[in-house]
Amino acid sequence: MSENFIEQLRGYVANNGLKSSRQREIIAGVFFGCEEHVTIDQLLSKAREKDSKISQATVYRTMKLLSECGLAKMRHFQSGQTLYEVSDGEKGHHDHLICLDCGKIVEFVNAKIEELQHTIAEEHGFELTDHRMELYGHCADTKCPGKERA
Amino acid sequence: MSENFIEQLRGYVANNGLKSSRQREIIAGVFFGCEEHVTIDQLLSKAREKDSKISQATVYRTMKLLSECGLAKMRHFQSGQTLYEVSDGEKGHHDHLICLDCGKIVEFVNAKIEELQHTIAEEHGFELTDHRMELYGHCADTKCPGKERA
DNA sequence: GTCAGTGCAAAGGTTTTGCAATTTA
DNA sequence: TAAATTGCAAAACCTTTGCACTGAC
Repeated sequence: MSENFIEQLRGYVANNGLKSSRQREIIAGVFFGCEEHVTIDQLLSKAREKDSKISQATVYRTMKLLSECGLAKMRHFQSGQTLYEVSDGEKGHHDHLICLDCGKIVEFVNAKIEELQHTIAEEHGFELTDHRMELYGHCADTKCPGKERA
Repeated sequence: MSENFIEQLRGYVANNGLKSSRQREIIAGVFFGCEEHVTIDQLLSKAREKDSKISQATVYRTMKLLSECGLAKMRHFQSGQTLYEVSDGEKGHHDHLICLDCGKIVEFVNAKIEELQHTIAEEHGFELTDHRMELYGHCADTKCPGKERA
């Protein structure tokens, strides 16, 4: 499972003219093993269990990289500290756009909205477990019957 | 409208052994007149139009007070800066937070989400006409039956 | 050999705090 | 007068960056 993420990371690194490093592998390994939101400091101390010389800057740089390649999500809650979360994403976590004319359903995922939903839930003291969001409208498909009206 | 908020603030101040101050009234007045999220710096510069000697520290302290008494909401988005929002929620459109334990429904409004929804619809060539969003989770109410499980 | 990655320390940006002076009740 | 509030500057945070060095390709 964590293996899979590491492979994705390696692929990203290889395909983007980057180089691998021992420190990054350690940090990523630690991160992918985390269940919950983690802070930079938490990652740093866990990483230092495996290599005591890893610097905070490297953790920041690694997490930035993981965010860029979609393997980590950054969250800003009220603490002022950034929390990082493994972005498994594939739990059926998509939302829907529905055309009122032809019934076509488009699935989409939007990290920003997911993030905001968490923020909203938190502000109301909720522990979020699920959500549904549906957007209704008229699609742009020329074959859609709705277009005949226009 | 803004008047109402100011009264609430004064009540809170009076009931909590605090004292009033010209600066705080100015900052609160400016804040309650804001439609959108505002930063400390925006509040500061608007407040300084009325009293050029108001300090940033006072703005921070005032906004902290307003948050504590429920008149302002702090938001931490990706910018790293804290945004403050008047917590009225009376703009008509709202979405729902639903407690899976006690069925409690909390209404909320979020301009950013509304905005993102339009952006997403546009990206997919949809003309948005309506939407629904529901967040499901467990509320923080101690009287909520779900808490017995824990 | 070249260029990305690292560690360190310094710099940046935002928010909080200590303190003397001021203002309110 | 006692206590809260203020402005200022310093301190405290979190995060990013410059630089010389190391390590991967």
